[in-house]
Amino acid sequence: MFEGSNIAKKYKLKECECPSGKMTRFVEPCLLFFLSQQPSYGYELMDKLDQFGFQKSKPDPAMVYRTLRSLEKEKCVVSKWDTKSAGPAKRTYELTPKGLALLHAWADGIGLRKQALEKFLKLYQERFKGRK
Amino acid sequence: MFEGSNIAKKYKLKECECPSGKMTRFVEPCLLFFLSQQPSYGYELMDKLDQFGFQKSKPDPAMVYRTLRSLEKEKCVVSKWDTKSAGPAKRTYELTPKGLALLHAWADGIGLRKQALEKFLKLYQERFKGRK
DNA sequence: TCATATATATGATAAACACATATAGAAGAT
DNA sequence: ATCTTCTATATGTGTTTATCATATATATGA
Repeated sequence: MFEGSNIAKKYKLKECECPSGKMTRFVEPCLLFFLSQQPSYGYELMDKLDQFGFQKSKPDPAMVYRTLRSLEKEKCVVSKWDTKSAGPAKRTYELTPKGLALLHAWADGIGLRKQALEKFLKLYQERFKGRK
Repeated sequence: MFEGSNIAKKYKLKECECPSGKMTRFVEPCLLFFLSQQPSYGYELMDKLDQFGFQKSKPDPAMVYRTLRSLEKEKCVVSKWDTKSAGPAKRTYELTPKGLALLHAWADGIGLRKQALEKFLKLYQERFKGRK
């Protein structure tokens, strides 16, 4: 668990900096995860976010770009311009160790949140089995 | 599913009025569910919310009271004062048919959300199994 | 060269949430 | 009696998040 873990202390994450009690800012852990796989840039990350079933097929660019910048401000990612590859210049992001720690924190929180949703659904289904 | 269901049309719920793409407003479906079990009032409902693992043991009273009033404005619940039972007067709420429809809508949405969280966790665990 | 796709960014507004505080009746303690 | 605590509802304010609109600029294909 995240609680009391030393990874949190090492990177000075408050317990818990991921507000997974709510589901808000779910784009943040998704971005962190994608960046844990490989460096990428905003426009590409936006596409990848689709697979997590956000209500709109494309999540708002504003969300993505601002989240990335905010993560950089917190030193969870670092960026540099890529002017070499095709198309307009891309700002490519890489995950930092602190960013990885934050991802782990998110994963813990999301696990808890999943349990809460499951509990809700269990009670709901018990109450309404069959007869909606 | 909620999409295109006639229950949604009957009660003029937009598809989908429950913003379950995000986890925001999770108190709302919880309140609707508790009221589907039996009429209740704010202070009591606040206690029951504990069991869904909100980060704080007691969810903010402001949230609960304002959510209940907003649900009443939308005709999803109706309230009346209970001055008879012990203690200060309670505003007791009852679920309406529209409120029940909204609860069903939420349940659908929360199911989808659970899937998204599961997908995240699955990918996360594949990526980091064992070696955090 | 004109439209479209790629790519990043920000201003303005709206929604959601958190924190503080106010009010007041009931119940129990001293 | 009155003082404190518990129950109960309510709102004002500020902050954080999210949405909507729009701006800019390069590259690509028709």
